[in-house]
Amino acid sequence: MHANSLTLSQNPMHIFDQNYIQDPTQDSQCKTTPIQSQHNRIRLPSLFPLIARYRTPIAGLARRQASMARLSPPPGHVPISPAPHTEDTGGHPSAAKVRVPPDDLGHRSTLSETRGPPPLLFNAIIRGHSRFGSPHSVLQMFVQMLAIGLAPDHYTFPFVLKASADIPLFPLGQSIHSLCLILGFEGDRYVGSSLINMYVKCGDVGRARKVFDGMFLRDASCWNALIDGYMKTGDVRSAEEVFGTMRETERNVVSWTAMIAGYSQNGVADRALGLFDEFLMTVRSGCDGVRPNWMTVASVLPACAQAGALEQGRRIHRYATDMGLDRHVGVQIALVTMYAKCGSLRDAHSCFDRICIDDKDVVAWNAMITAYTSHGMGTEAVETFEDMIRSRVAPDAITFTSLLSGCSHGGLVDRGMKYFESMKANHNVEPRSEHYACVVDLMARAGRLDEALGIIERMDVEPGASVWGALLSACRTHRNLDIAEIAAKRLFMLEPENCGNYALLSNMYANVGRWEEAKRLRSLLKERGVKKSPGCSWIEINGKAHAFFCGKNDHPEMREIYMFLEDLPKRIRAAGYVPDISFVLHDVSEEEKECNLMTHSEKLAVAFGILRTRAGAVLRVTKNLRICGDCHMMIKFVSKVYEREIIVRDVNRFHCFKAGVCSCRDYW
DNA sequence: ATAGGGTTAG
Repeated sequence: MHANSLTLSQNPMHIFDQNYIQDPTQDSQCKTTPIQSQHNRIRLPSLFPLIARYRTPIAGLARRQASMARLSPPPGHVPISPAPHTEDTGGHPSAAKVRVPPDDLGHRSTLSETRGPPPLLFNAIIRGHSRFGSPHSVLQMFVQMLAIGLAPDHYTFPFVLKASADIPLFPLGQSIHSLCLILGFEGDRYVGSSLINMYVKCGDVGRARKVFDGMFLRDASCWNALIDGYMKTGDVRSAEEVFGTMRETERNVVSWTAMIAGYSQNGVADRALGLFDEFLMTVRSGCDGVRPNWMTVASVLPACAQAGALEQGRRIHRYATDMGLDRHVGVQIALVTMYAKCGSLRDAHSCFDRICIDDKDVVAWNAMITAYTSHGMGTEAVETFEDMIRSRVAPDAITFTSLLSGCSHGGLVDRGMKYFESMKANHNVEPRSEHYACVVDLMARAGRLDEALGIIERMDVEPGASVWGALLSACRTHRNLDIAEIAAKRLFMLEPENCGNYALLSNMYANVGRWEEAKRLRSLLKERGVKKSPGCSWIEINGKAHAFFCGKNDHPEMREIYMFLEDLPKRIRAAGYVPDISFVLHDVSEEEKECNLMTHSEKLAVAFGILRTRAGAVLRVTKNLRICGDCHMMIKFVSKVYEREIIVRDVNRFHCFKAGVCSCRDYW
């Protein structure tokens, strides 16, 4: 072991925690150190002792020289490296000049003395692994490169950083960063944006920002990587700030797309759509060739899907067709999902059919299976799955969550159980907590609560909140308070902030007249400061969305709506409607309770739709939460009495009300 | 050769 191989504290550039350099007493030979990654255990030869070898006065000198050269190449400076310094790369030190200290066997290796592949060849191999292999294989090659004493250059780092961003393990990325600093590549724009991206993927935007702030030459990639970083952490405002700081000429397609995608993913659908339009405006006014590409379209479509904005979605579909962007499978898949989530299964299916057979990958099939599942069409979901298997596309974990949940909603209990068992056995997909949630849901919905509980007890992975949540929700339907208490107890620990669980159990107590316990839960809810997220529903009429909030009456036509709703119970009671007051949380008198129910946002939206559209028109309502049981019942009667088809999309699925029945067969 | 997209769960 070299005494000088860990001069960390003397290195003015270090921003690293010493702990990340592993056991300095270990020899610097390639040792295998297990690294815990999120899903599987991987074994990588430890990078740390290897990197430590570069941490020497010689290497440090090379770094400083490199830094100087990059900042101000001396007049008449003739680079020794084979590749002349160019403007574009900023003049990097040649790998050949970085001398690496001898390893334990006394081999002193520099490029000139090392026989074997030159770094150029290593870079090519690493690029190949980056493209076609796994992040692990990239790192393996990188380790080999270091092990024979070759110094990576500014071409090597972007791939290696991308690989460590994909893993993503903070200490791994950080130690590679440290090597970047030692070798003097921190100023490179490619390396810089890769570093930003790596820290973002490791979940540390703060460090990403630090790298960004420390760069003197920033190109669009650095800005874009930072925008993406803020969006991924849900910090929409900071992302907006960064985007706003960029000059208009600096923004490229990626900047716009990162913003639009970020809005979509953070549930700000209206801003995603707004920015997309703004983008189109700049295209029309400017002539700099920055225009939406297929990724931009694929990023804005989820916003339409989320908002249930069918008309907007159609408009963007037309735009994509006009621009020739609809031939890309990414756009086609996004279209399937958009149409499905906007309630038009027919359009979803025709988009799916138009995907050419070679392009139908697992994601495409998943989109179609999910489309059927969300519409409660279990049989069709199963058929689509079988088609998928026949066309030899291997299903993944997502395929099975969709398929199983489709079976569950479609009441296909035995079929679902069979698929669950075949997951591991025939398709080599390991069941995870969410798959257990689906089969627990499957059993529990069918009223087989004890069996469902048995499944949970025999699980070989830790049951997550969704597993217990499925059980609790079914307990309500089947009025089993004993098992509900077991499930709720777990849920209160697993997700104390979720108000739905408290509400559900409280209502169940109230239903059987155990008021004290119901009250206790409600005060617990208050005590923990759990906020009920406000119910909101919206309906698109003539391409314009009208939003309604539970209990709020700021809509200009609220008077009319309330008059309609006041009259409604009388009309539909004749058809057999009895309000179910157990869906009200508050402690109020019976009459008041009924009144509270009447302010539910989905009722307001449906009423507005009936009032504002011609007789017989289909109503499409979207709700941010799960539909309330009383509303569900009431809308069934409305569909019968007013002879309307009413499609309500709640947070889980679609409910198509027609002639007094719902497509979910009351499995909601 | 860097950055961006599409599928999921009561």
